[in-house]
Amino acid sequence: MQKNINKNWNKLLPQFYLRTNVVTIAKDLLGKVLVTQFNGILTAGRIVETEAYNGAIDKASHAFGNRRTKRTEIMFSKGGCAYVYLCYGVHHLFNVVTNTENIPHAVLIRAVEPVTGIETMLLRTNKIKLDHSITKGPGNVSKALGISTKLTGKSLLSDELFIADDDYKINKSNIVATTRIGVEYSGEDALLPYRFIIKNNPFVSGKKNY
DNA sequence: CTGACGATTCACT
DNA sequence: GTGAATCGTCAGC
Repeated sequence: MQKNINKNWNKLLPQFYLRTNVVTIAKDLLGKVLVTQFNGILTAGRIVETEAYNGAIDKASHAFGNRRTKRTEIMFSKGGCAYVYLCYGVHHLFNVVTNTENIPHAVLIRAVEPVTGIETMLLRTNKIKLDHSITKGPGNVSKALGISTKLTGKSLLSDELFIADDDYKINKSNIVATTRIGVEYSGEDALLPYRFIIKNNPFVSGKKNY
């Protein structure tokens, strides 16, 4: 029936991404829907786990100290595009670039809950049946939604890749802030409460689910 | 040009 | 709990 293909998505607009507080944006992204549509094949998941990377002053960020390289260059562009990079030679990690030009803020999407296109997600992840692991963890999110490093720099206002608000409301008491995962190398910045999760959601990665 | 390594995941002990 | 997979990126020579 493909009833969702032509759905009128309410895409998040530039003013959402251009805001200056990346931590607030990371929190606001919880409950929004990450959508990909390639060759008419649509998949979407509700964001349930994010991490903020606070640019130049955040030791955990690739752009710490305003480090500009070919890879990080995209983080210095205007908010509202994708930063996708390859981790461990295996996993494509999807980030949302925020803030204005020359300020390299980004939000890592660590987990979503499948909304649309579950059959496609199963095919992409070589799974037989649906379970919580399909979109748990940043590498799995990209795999299920078909996101790869080819999409780095892509506008989130495009029709192939975007984030939408479908009026789903989250009770603030169900949002929990924790420390980020896998950034132990960043000293005291590893202790910052820059990871946001939806309490008790089974798709959230890591052991602690609160 | 070379070598070390990572915002991870999964199979296996 | 431990270790392998696997390759683009980046610093250093």
